[in-house]
Amino acid sequence: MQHDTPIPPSGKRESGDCRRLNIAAAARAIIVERGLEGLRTRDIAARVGINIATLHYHVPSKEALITLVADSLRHDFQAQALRNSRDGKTALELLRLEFADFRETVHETPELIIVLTALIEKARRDPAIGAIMTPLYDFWRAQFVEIFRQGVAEGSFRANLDPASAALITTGALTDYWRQWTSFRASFDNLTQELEHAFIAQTIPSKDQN
Amino acid sequence: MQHDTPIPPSGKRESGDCRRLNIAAAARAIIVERGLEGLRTRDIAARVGINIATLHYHVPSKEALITLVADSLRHDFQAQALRNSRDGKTALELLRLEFADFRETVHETPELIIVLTALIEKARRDPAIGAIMTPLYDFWRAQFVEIFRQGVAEGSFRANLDPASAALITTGALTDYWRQWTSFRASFDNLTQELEHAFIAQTIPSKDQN
DNA sequence: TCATCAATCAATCATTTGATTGAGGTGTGG
DNA sequence: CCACACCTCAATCAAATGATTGATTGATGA
Repeated sequence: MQHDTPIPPSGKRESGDCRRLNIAAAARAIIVERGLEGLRTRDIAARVGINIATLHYHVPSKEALITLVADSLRHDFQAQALRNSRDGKTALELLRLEFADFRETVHETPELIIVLTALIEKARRDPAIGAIMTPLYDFWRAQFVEIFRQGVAEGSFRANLDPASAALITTGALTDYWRQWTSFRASFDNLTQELEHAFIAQTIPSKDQN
Repeated sequence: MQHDTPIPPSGKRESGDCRRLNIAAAARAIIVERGLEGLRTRDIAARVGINIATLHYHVPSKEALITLVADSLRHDFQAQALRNSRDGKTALELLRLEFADFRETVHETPELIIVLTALIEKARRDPAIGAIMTPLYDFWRAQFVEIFRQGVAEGSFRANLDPASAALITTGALTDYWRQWTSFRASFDNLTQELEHAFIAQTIPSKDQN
Protein backbone atom coordinates (compact mmCIF):
# COMPACT_ATOMS: atom_id res chain seq x y z
CA MET A 1 0.00 0.00 0.00
CA GLN A 2 3.01 2.24 0.52
CA HIS A 3 5.56 3.57 -1.91
CA ASP A 4 7.38 1.22 -4.20
CA THR A 5 10.39 3.48 -3.92
CA PRO A 6 10.87 4.22 -0.26
CA ILE A 7 12.01 7.67 0.59
CA PRO A 8 15.25 8.02 2.50
CA PRO A 9 14.31 9.04 6.02
CA SER A 10 16.87 11.79 6.41
CA GLY A 11 17.05 15.06 4.58
CA LYS A 12 17.92 13.52 1.23
CA ARG A 13 16.20 14.74 -1.89
CA GLU A 14 14.40 13.06 -4.72
CA SER A 15 14.67 13.90 -8.36
CA GLY A 16 11.67 15.61 -9.89
CA ASP A 17 10.70 12.63 -12.02
CA CYS A 18 10.94 10.29 -9.10
CA ARG A 19 8.82 12.58 -6.98
CA ARG A 20 6.18 12.77 -9.65
CA LEU A 21 6.06 9.00 -9.72
CA ASN A 22 5.64 8.91 -5.95
CA ILE A 23 2.90 11.48 -6.16
CA ALA A 24 1.03 9.64 -8.90
CA ALA A 25 1.22 6.39 -6.94
CA ALA A 26 -0.04 8.04 -3.78
CA ALA A 27 -2.87 9.73 -5.63
CA ARG A 28 -3.91 6.43 -7.16
CA ALA A 29 -3.92 4.74 -3.79
CA ILE A 30 -6.15 7.44 -2.37
CA ILE A 31 -8.50 7.29 -5.34
CA VAL A 32 -8.84 3.57 -4.72
CA GLU A 33 -9.59 4.13 -1.06
CA ARG A 34 -11.82 7.17 -1.19
CA GLY A 35 -12.66 7.83 -4.81
CA LEU A 36 -12.06 10.99 -6.79
CA GLU A 37 -14.37 12.88 -4.45
CA GLY A 38 -12.13 11.98 -1.55
CA LEU A 39 -8.91 13.05 -3.19
CA ARG A 40 -7.14 15.79 -1.21
CA THR A 41 -3.81 17.31 -2.04
CA ARG A 42 -2.84 17.28 1.63
CA ASP A 43 -3.47 13.55 1.88
CA ILE A 44 -1.34 12.90 -1.15
CA ALA A 45 1.51 14.98 0.24
CA ALA A 46 1.26 13.23 3.58
CA ARG A 47 1.35 9.84 1.91
CA VAL A 48 4.41 10.75 -0.10
CA GLY A 49 5.93 12.28 2.99
CA ILE A 50 6.37 15.80 1.69
CA ASN A 51 5.00 19.22 2.37
CA ILE A 52 1.98 20.51 0.49
CA ALA A 53 4.10 23.26 -0.99
CA THR A 54 6.55 20.70 -2.27
CA LEU A 55 3.72 18.85 -3.91
CA HIS A 56 2.62 22.05 -5.59
CA TYR A 57 6.18 22.61 -6.67
CA HIS A 58 6.14 19.35 -8.61
CA VAL A 59 2.52 19.39 -9.70
CA PRO A 60 1.15 22.91 -10.09
CA SER A 61 -2.53 22.24 -9.53
CA LYS A 62 -5.03 19.59 -8.64
CA GLU A 63 -6.15 19.42 -12.23
CA ALA A 64 -2.59 18.79 -13.35
CA LEU A 65 -2.38 16.14 -10.69
CA ILE A 66 -5.33 14.20 -12.08
CA THR A 67 -3.82 14.50 -15.52
CA LEU A 68 -0.61 13.08 -14.07
CA VAL A 69 -2.54 10.14 -12.70
CA ALA A 70 -4.17 9.55 -16.07
CA ASP A 71 -0.77 9.65 -17.72
CA SER A 72 0.71 7.21 -15.25
CA LEU A 73 -2.23 4.92 -15.92
CA ARG A 74 -1.62 5.06 -19.63
CA HIS A 75 2.04 4.31 -19.08
CA ASP A 76 1.28 1.25 -16.97
CA PHE A 77 -1.31 -0.06 -19.37
CA GLN A 78 0.86 0.28 -22.41
CA ALA A 79 3.79 -1.30 -20.68
CA GLN A 80 1.58 -4.22 -19.79
CA ALA A 81 0.19 -4.49 -23.32
CA LEU A 82 3.65 -4.95 -24.79
CA ARG A 83 4.85 -7.70 -22.49
CA ASN A 84 3.69 -10.65 -24.53
CA SER A 85 4.41 -11.17 -28.18
CA ARG A 86 1.33 -11.35 -30.37
CA ASP A 87 2.97 -12.88 -33.40
CA GLY A 88 1.99 -16.16 -34.99
CA LYS A 89 -0.88 -16.92 -32.71
CA THR A 90 -4.42 -17.95 -33.54
CA ALA A 91 -7.30 -15.66 -32.70
CA LEU A 92 -8.40 -17.87 -29.87
CA GLU A 93 -4.89 -17.92 -28.45
CA LEU A 94 -4.75 -14.16 -28.67
CA LEU A 95 -8.11 -13.83 -26.97
CA ARG A 96 -6.99 -16.09 -24.16
CA LEU A 97 -3.81 -14.09 -23.90
CA GLU A 98 -5.87 -10.96 -23.43
CA PHE A 99 -7.92 -12.64 -20.74
CA ALA A 100 -4.77 -13.82 -19.00
CA ASP A 101 -3.32 -10.33 -19.20
CA PHE A 102 -6.43 -8.85 -17.68
CA ARG A 103 -6.49 -11.40 -14.92
CA GLU A 104 -2.85 -10.78 -14.19
CA THR A 105 -3.34 -7.04 -14.13
CA VAL A 106 -6.29 -7.38 -11.79
CA HIS A 107 -4.39 -9.64 -9.46
CA GLU A 108 -1.07 -7.84 -9.42
CA THR A 109 -2.22 -4.26 -9.49
CA PRO A 110 -5.92 -4.33 -8.66
CA GLU A 111 -6.03 -0.59 -8.22
CA LEU A 112 -5.33 -0.14 -11.89
CA ILE A 113 -8.83 -1.07 -12.97
CA ILE A 114 -10.47 0.90 -10.18
CA VAL A 115 -8.62 4.08 -11.04
CA LEU A 116 -9.19 3.42 -14.72
CA THR A 117 -12.96 3.28 -14.34
CA ALA A 118 -12.95 6.31 -12.06
CA LEU A 119 -11.04 8.35 -14.62
CA ILE A 120 -13.11 7.10 -17.54
CA GLU A 121 -16.12 8.29 -15.62
CA LYS A 122 -14.48 11.65 -15.19
CA ALA A 123 -13.40 11.73 -18.82
CA ARG A 124 -17.00 12.23 -19.84
CA ARG A 125 -17.07 15.68 -18.31
CA ASP A 126 -13.41 16.64 -18.39
CA PRO A 127 -11.97 17.02 -21.90
CA ALA A 128 -8.39 17.06 -20.66
CA ILE A 129 -8.86 13.66 -19.02
CA GLY A 130 -10.86 12.46 -21.99
CA ALA A 131 -7.95 13.26 -24.28
CA ILE A 132 -5.85 10.79 -22.34
CA MET A 133 -8.34 8.13 -21.36
CA THR A 134 -10.36 7.78 -24.53
CA PRO A 135 -7.39 6.75 -26.71
CA LEU A 136 -6.31 4.40 -23.95
CA TYR A 137 -9.65 2.67 -23.78
CA ASP A 138 -9.95 2.68 -27.55
CA PHE A 139 -6.56 1.06 -27.83
CA TRP A 140 -7.59 -1.74 -25.54
CA ARG A 141 -10.79 -2.31 -27.42
CA ALA A 142 -9.03 -2.08 -30.77
CA GLN A 143 -6.90 -5.03 -29.76
CA PHE A 144 -10.06 -7.07 -29.35
CA VAL A 145 -11.48 -5.80 -32.62
CA GLU A 146 -8.38 -7.04 -34.39
CA ILE A 147 -8.53 -10.41 -32.67
CA PHE A 148 -12.15 -10.90 -33.63
CA ARG A 149 -11.51 -9.81 -37.19
CA GLN A 150 -8.72 -12.34 -37.44
CA GLY A 151 -10.85 -15.04 -35.84
CA VAL A 152 -13.65 -14.53 -38.30
CA ALA A 153 -11.17 -14.66 -41.18
CA GLU A 154 -9.70 -17.84 -39.77
CA GLY A 155 -13.14 -19.35 -39.46
CA SER A 156 -12.67 -20.16 -35.81
CA PHE A 157 -15.10 -17.46 -34.74
CA ARG A 158 -18.69 -17.07 -35.82
CA ALA A 159 -19.11 -15.89 -39.40
CA ASN A 160 -21.82 -13.44 -38.42
CA LEU A 161 -19.72 -11.90 -35.66
CA ASP A 162 -19.35 -8.13 -35.71
CA PRO A 163 -15.84 -7.43 -34.42
CA ALA A 164 -16.63 -3.96 -33.12
CA SER A 165 -19.67 -5.05 -31.13
CA ALA A 166 -17.94 -8.16 -29.86
CA ALA A 167 -15.02 -6.07 -28.67
CA LEU A 168 -17.41 -3.76 -26.88
CA ILE A 169 -19.11 -6.66 -25.19
CA THR A 170 -15.77 -8.08 -24.13
CA THR A 171 -14.31 -4.93 -22.65
CA GLY A 172 -17.63 -4.18 -21.01
CA ALA A 173 -17.86 -7.62 -19.47
CA LEU A 174 -14.31 -7.48 -18.17
CA THR A 175 -14.63 -4.08 -16.56
CA ASP A 176 -18.04 -4.91 -15.17
CA TYR A 177 -16.63 -8.13 -13.78
CA TRP A 178 -14.24 -6.03 -11.81
CA ARG A 179 -17.09 -4.07 -10.34
CA GLN A 180 -18.27 -7.31 -8.96
CA TRP A 181 -18.12 -6.89 -5.26
CA THR A 182 -21.70 -8.03 -5.17
CA SER A 183 -23.20 -11.27 -4.01
CA PHE A 184 -22.97 -12.19 -7.65
CA ARG A 185 -20.24 -14.77 -7.59
CA ALA A 186 -19.35 -15.73 -11.09
CA SER A 187 -15.73 -16.70 -11.36
CA PHE A 188 -13.41 -15.13 -13.84
CA ASP A 189 -12.93 -18.48 -15.52
CA ASN A 190 -16.64 -18.91 -16.01
CA LEU A 191 -16.82 -15.46 -17.49
CA THR A 192 -14.04 -15.93 -20.02
CA GLN A 193 -15.32 -19.38 -20.84
CA GLU A 194 -18.72 -17.90 -21.58
CA LEU A 195 -17.18 -15.19 -23.72
CA GLU A 196 -15.36 -17.80 -25.75
CA HIS A 197 -18.55 -19.75 -26.27
CA ALA A 198 -20.26 -16.56 -27.32
CA PHE A 199 -17.83 -15.88 -30.12
CA ILE A 200 -16.48 -19.22 -31.22
CA ALA A 201 -18.09 -20.93 -34.16
CA GLN A 202 -20.15 -23.63 -32.60
CA THR A 203 -19.21 -26.76 -34.37
CA ILE A 204 -21.33 -29.79 -34.05
CA PRO A 205 -20.99 -30.96 -30.47
CA SER A 206 -17.60 -32.54 -30.55
CA LYS A 207 -15.19 -31.88 -27.76
CA ASP A 208 -12.66 -29.54 -29.28
CA GLN A 209 -11.33 -27.57 -26.37
CA ASN A 210 -7.78 -28.25 -25.40
CA MET B 1 -32.95 18.91 -17.20
CA GLN B 2 -35.13 20.89 -14.77
CA HIS B 3 -37.69 19.77 -12.23
CA ASP B 4 -40.55 17.63 -13.32
CA THR B 5 -42.68 19.40 -10.76
CA PRO B 6 -42.12 23.12 -11.19
CA ILE B 7 -42.02 25.19 -8.07
CA PRO B 8 -44.63 27.89 -7.68
CA PRO B 9 -42.83 31.21 -8.10
CA SER B 10 -44.41 33.03 -5.18
CA GLY B 11 -43.99 32.35 -1.51
CA LYS B 12 -45.95 29.12 -1.60
CA ARG B 13 -44.64 26.11 0.24
CA GLU B 14 -43.92 22.61 -0.79
CA SER B 15 -44.73 19.52 1.17
CA GLY B 16 -41.77 17.72 2.66
CA ASP B 17 -42.07 14.76 0.34
CA CYS B 18 -42.28 16.97 -2.69
CA ARG B 19 -39.24 18.92 -1.58
CA ARG B 20 -37.27 15.78 -1.11
CA LEU B 21 -38.17 14.75 -4.63
CA ASN B 22 -37.01 18.12 -5.91
CA ILE B 23 -33.78 17.80 -3.97
CA ALA B 24 -33.07 14.30 -5.24
CA ALA B 25 -33.69 15.38 -8.81
CA ALA B 26 -31.41 18.39 -8.45
CA ALA B 27 -28.70 16.30 -6.87
CA ARG B 28 -28.89 13.79 -9.70
CA ALA B 29 -28.63 16.52 -12.29
CA ILE B 30 -25.52 17.89 -10.62
CA ILE B 31 -23.96 14.44 -10.33
CA VAL B 32 -24.48 14.03 -14.07
CA GLU B 33 -22.87 17.37 -14.79
CA ARG B 34 -20.00 17.35 -12.33
CA GLY B 35 -19.79 13.92 -10.80
CA LEU B 36 -19.93 12.99 -7.15
CA GLU B 37 -16.76 14.99 -6.53
CA GLY B 38 -18.53 18.10 -7.80
CA LEU B 39 -21.64 17.68 -5.68
CA ARG B 40 -22.17 20.66 -3.36
CA THR B 41 -25.09 21.15 -1.05
CA ARG B 42 -25.23 24.82 -1.97
CA ASP B 43 -25.55 24.01 -5.66
CA ILE B 44 -28.37 21.63 -4.96
CA ALA B 45 -30.21 24.20 -2.87
CA ALA B 46 -29.73 26.82 -5.56
CA ARG B 47 -31.06 24.50 -8.23
CA VAL B 48 -34.13 23.68 -6.18
CA GLY B 49 -34.51 27.35 -5.36
CA ILE B 50 -34.28 27.08 -1.61
CA ASN B 51 -31.97 28.14 1.15
CA ILE B 52 -29.17 25.86 2.33
CA ALA B 53 -30.74 25.71 5.75
CA THR B 54 -34.01 24.62 4.20
CA LEU B 55 -32.19 21.85 2.41
CA HIS B 56 -30.69 20.75 5.70
CA TYR B 57 -34.13 20.85 7.23
CA HIS B 58 -35.34 18.27 4.72
CA VAL B 59 -32.13 16.28 4.39
CA PRO B 60 -30.02 16.40 7.55
CA SER B 61 -26.60 15.71 6.06
CA LYS B 62 -24.76 15.21 2.83
CA GLU B 63 -24.49 11.54 3.53
CA ALA B 64 -28.25 11.32 3.95
CA LEU B 65 -28.56 13.23 0.73
CA ILE B 66 -26.58 10.68 -1.23
CA THR B 67 -28.63 7.96 0.35
CA LEU B 68 -31.71 9.84 -0.78
CA VAL B 69 -30.37 9.90 -4.33
CA ALA B 70 -29.68 6.17 -4.19
CA ASP B 71 -33.21 5.58 -2.94
CA SER B 72 -34.73 7.71 -5.67
CA LEU B 73 -32.69 5.73 -8.17
CA ARG B 74 -34.00 2.48 -6.82
CA HIS B 75 -37.52 3.83 -6.95
CA ASP B 76 -37.19 4.84 -10.59
CA PHE B 77 -35.59 1.58 -11.59
CA GLN B 78 -38.15 -0.58 -9.94
CA ALA B 79 -40.99 1.46 -11.33
CA GLN B 80 -39.50 0.98 -14.77
CA ALA B 81 -38.98 -2.72 -14.26
CA LEU B 82 -42.64 -3.27 -13.56
CA ARG B 83 -44.03 -1.42 -16.56
CA ASN B 84 -44.13 -4.33 -18.95
CA SER B 85 -45.64 -7.66 -18.19
CA ARG B 86 -43.22 -10.55 -18.35
CA ASP B 87 -45.78 -13.30 -18.53
CA GLY B 88 -46.08 -15.80 -21.31
CA LYS B 89 -43.12 -14.60 -23.32
CA THR B 90 -40.25 -16.57 -24.76
CA ALA B 91 -36.76 -16.00 -23.47
CA LEU B 92 -35.77 -14.19 -26.62
CA GLU B 93 -38.79 -11.93 -26.35
CA LEU B 94 -37.93 -11.22 -22.76
CA LEU B 95 -34.33 -10.45 -23.66
CA ARG B 96 -35.44 -8.05 -26.35
CA LEU B 97 -37.86 -6.50 -23.90
CA GLU B 98 -34.94 -5.88 -21.54
CA PHE B 99 -32.96 -4.28 -24.34
CA ALA B 100 -35.92 -2.11 -25.28
CA ASP B 101 -36.42 -1.15 -21.65
CA PHE B 102 -32.80 -0.17 -21.34
CA ARG B 103 -32.96 1.88 -24.51
CA GLU B 104 -36.14 3.55 -23.35
CA THR B 105 -34.71 4.31 -19.95
CA VAL B 106 -31.65 5.79 -21.54
CA HIS B 107 -33.75 7.93 -23.85
CA GLU B 108 -36.27 9.18 -21.34
CA THR B 109 -34.03 9.62 -18.34
CA PRO B 110 -30.46 9.47 -19.61
CA GLU B 111 -29.05 10.57 -16.30
CA LEU B 112 -30.31 7.40 -14.67
CA ILE B 113 -27.48 5.21 -15.92
CA ILE B 114 -24.83 7.81 -15.26
CA VAL B 115 -25.89 8.32 -11.67
CA LEU B 116 -26.30 4.59 -11.28
CA THR B 117 -22.71 3.86 -12.27
CA ALA B 118 -21.43 6.73 -10.14
CA LEU B 119 -23.20 5.37 -7.09
CA ILE B 120 -22.20 1.80 -7.79
CA GLU B 121 -18.65 3.03 -7.87
CA LYS B 122 -19.19 4.71 -4.53
CA ALA B 123 -20.93 1.63 -3.15
CA ARG B 124 -17.62 -0.19 -3.12
CA ARG B 125 -16.32 2.03 -0.35
CA ASP B 126 -19.54 3.20 1.29
CA PRO B 127 -21.52 0.42 2.99
CA ALA B 128 -24.63 2.57 3.37
CA ILE B 129 -24.76 3.16 -0.37
CA GLY B 130 -23.83 -0.44 -1.01
CA ALA B 131 -26.82 -1.59 0.99
CA ILE B 132 -29.05 0.20 -1.47
CA MET B 133 -27.19 -0.20 -4.74
CA THR B 134 -26.05 -3.79 -4.49
CA PRO B 135 -29.54 -5.27 -4.32
CA LEU B 136 -30.58 -2.95 -7.11
CA TYR B 137 -27.83 -4.04 -9.45
CA ASP B 138 -28.26 -7.65 -8.44
CA PHE B 139 -31.95 -7.40 -9.17
CA TRP B 140 -31.25 -6.19 -12.67
CA ARG B 141 -28.75 -8.94 -13.29
CA ALA B 142 -31.01 -11.53 -11.74
CA GLN B 143 -33.62 -10.68 -14.33
CA PHE B 144 -31.13 -11.61 -17.04
CA VAL B 145 -30.12 -14.75 -15.19
CA GLU B 146 -33.74 -15.86 -15.17
CA ILE B 147 -34.16 -15.06 -18.84
CA PHE B 148 -31.09 -17.05 -19.78
CA ARG B 149 -32.11 -19.94 -17.59
CA GLN B 150 -35.47 -20.02 -19.26
CA GLY B 151 -33.91 -19.75 -22.70
CA VAL B 152 -31.65 -22.69 -22.08
CA ALA B 153 -34.59 -24.72 -20.82
CA GLU B 154 -36.55 -23.76 -23.90
CA GLY B 155 -33.69 -24.78 -26.11
CA SER B 156 -33.63 -21.44 -27.87
CA PHE B 157 -30.37 -20.44 -26.18
CA ARG B 158 -27.13 -22.35 -26.25
CA ALA B 159 -27.17 -25.50 -24.17
CA ASN B 160 -23.73 -24.75 -22.73
CA LEU B 161 -24.71 -21.23 -21.71
CA ASP B 162 -24.00 -20.29 -18.10
CA PRO B 163 -26.84 -17.96 -17.09
CA ALA B 164 -24.86 -16.13 -14.42
CA SER B 165 -21.92 -15.37 -16.69
CA ALA B 166 -24.16 -14.45 -19.57
CA ALA B 167 -26.04 -12.03 -17.33
CA LEU B 168 -22.78 -10.48 -16.24
CA ILE B 169 -21.71 -10.08 -19.83
CA THR B 170 -25.01 -8.50 -20.75
CA THR B 171 -25.24 -5.98 -17.94
CA GLY B 172 -21.58 -5.18 -18.40
CA ALA B 173 -21.95 -4.58 -22.10
CA LEU B 174 -25.02 -2.38 -21.63
CA THR B 175 -23.57 -0.20 -18.89
CA ASP B 176 -20.19 0.04 -20.50
CA TYR B 177 -21.76 0.96 -23.79
CA TRP B 178 -23.72 3.73 -22.20
CA ARG B 179 -20.72 5.03 -20.31
CA GLN B 180 -18.86 5.86 -23.43
CA TRP B 181 -21.30 6.45 -26.22
CA THR B 182 -23.54 9.04 -24.74
CA SER B 183 -24.76 9.73 -28.25
CA PHE B 184 -27.20 6.93 -28.69
CA ARG B 185 -27.08 5.56 -32.18
CA ALA B 186 -27.68 2.65 -34.46
CA SER B 187 -24.68 0.95 -32.91
CA PHE B 188 -26.89 0.07 -29.98
CA ASP B 189 -28.78 -2.17 -32.36
CA ASN B 190 -25.52 -3.73 -33.43
CA LEU B 191 -24.65 -4.37 -29.83
CA THR B 192 -27.93 -6.03 -28.91
CA GLN B 193 -27.86 -7.98 -32.14
CA GLU B 194 -24.42 -9.27 -31.30
CA LEU B 195 -25.55 -10.18 -27.79
CA GLU B 196 -28.41 -12.20 -29.25
CA HIS B 197 -26.05 -14.02 -31.59
CA ALA B 198 -23.79 -14.73 -28.67
CA PHE B 199 -26.46 -16.50 -26.67
CA ILE B 200 -28.85 -17.98 -29.18
CA ALA B 201 -28.37 -21.56 -30.17
CA GLN B 202 -26.73 -21.33 -33.53
CA THR B 203 -27.63 -24.04 -35.47
CA ILE B 204 -27.27 -26.63 -37.75
CA PRO B 205 -30.37 -28.43 -36.40
CA SER B 206 -32.97 -26.20 -37.95
CA LYS B 207 -34.00 -22.62 -38.23
CA ASP B 208 -35.73 -21.67 -35.02
CA GLN B 209 -35.91 -17.91 -35.12
CA ASN B 210 -39.34 -16.41 -35.12
C1' DT C 1 34.87 28.95 -2.67
C1' DC C 2 30.96 30.76 -4.33
C1' DA C 3 27.04 31.48 -7.46
C1' DT C 4 23.20 29.03 -9.02
C1' DC C 5 19.43 26.13 -9.07
C1' DA C 6 16.33 22.34 -7.87
C1' DA C 7 13.97 20.77 -3.92
C1' DT C 8 11.94 21.47 0.44
C1' DC C 9 9.29 23.45 4.33
C1' DA C 10 6.66 26.44 7.95
C1' DA C 11 3.36 29.67 7.90
C1' DT C 12 -0.36 31.74 5.95
C1' DC C 13 -4.21 33.14 2.69
C1' DA C 14 -8.58 33.25 0.60
C1' DT C 15 -12.28 30.51 -0.41
C1' DT C 16 -15.20 26.84 -0.18
C1' DT C 17 -18.19 23.97 2.18
C1' DG C 18 -21.11 21.27 5.38
C1' DA C 19 -23.74 22.50 9.05
C1' DT C 20 -26.16 25.41 12.79
C1' DT C 21 -28.79 29.08 15.07
C1' DG C 22 -32.48 31.85 15.93
C1' DA C 23 -36.09 34.30 14.16
C1' DG C 24 -39.74 34.44 11.61
C1' DG C 25 -43.71 33.09 8.33
C1' DT C 26 -48.00 29.97 6.91
C1' DG C 27 -51.69 27.01 7.34
C1' DT C 28 -54.92 24.19 10.21
C1' DG C 29 -57.60 22.35 13.97
C1' DG C 30 -59.89 23.80 18.07
C1' DC D 1 -58.19 33.98 17.68
C1' DC D 2 -54.87 30.85 19.43
C1' DA D 3 -51.63 27.33 19.42
C1' DC D 4 -48.94 24.34 17.27
C1' DA D 5 -46.69 21.89 13.65
C1' DC D 6 -44.47 22.63 9.50
C1' DC D 7 -41.55 25.17 6.51
C1' DT D 8 -38.27 28.91 5.20
C1' DC D 9 -34.46 32.16 5.45
C1' DA D 10 -30.48 35.51 6.72
C1' DA D 11 -26.56 35.27 9.15
C1' DT D 12 -22.93 32.82 10.83
C1' DC D 13 -19.55 29.12 12.27
C1' DA D 14 -15.79 26.02 12.18
C1' DA D 15 -13.32 23.14 9.57
C1' DA D 16 -11.49 21.81 5.28
C1' DT D 17 -9.02 22.87 1.24
C1' DG D 18 -6.31 24.47 -2.89
C1' DA D 19 -2.80 27.47 -3.36
C1' DT D 20 1.04 30.96 -2.31
C1' DT D 21 4.97 33.20 -0.05
C1' DG D 22 9.47 33.70 1.51
C1' DA D 23 13.13 31.50 3.43
C1' DT D 24 16.27 27.37 3.78
C1' DT D 25 18.98 23.35 2.33
C1' DG D 26 21.91 20.59 -0.46
C1' DA D 27 24.17 19.58 -4.76
C1' DT D 28 26.85 21.07 -8.87
C1' DG D 29 29.88 23.38 -11.72
C1' DA D 30 33.04 27.23 -12.54
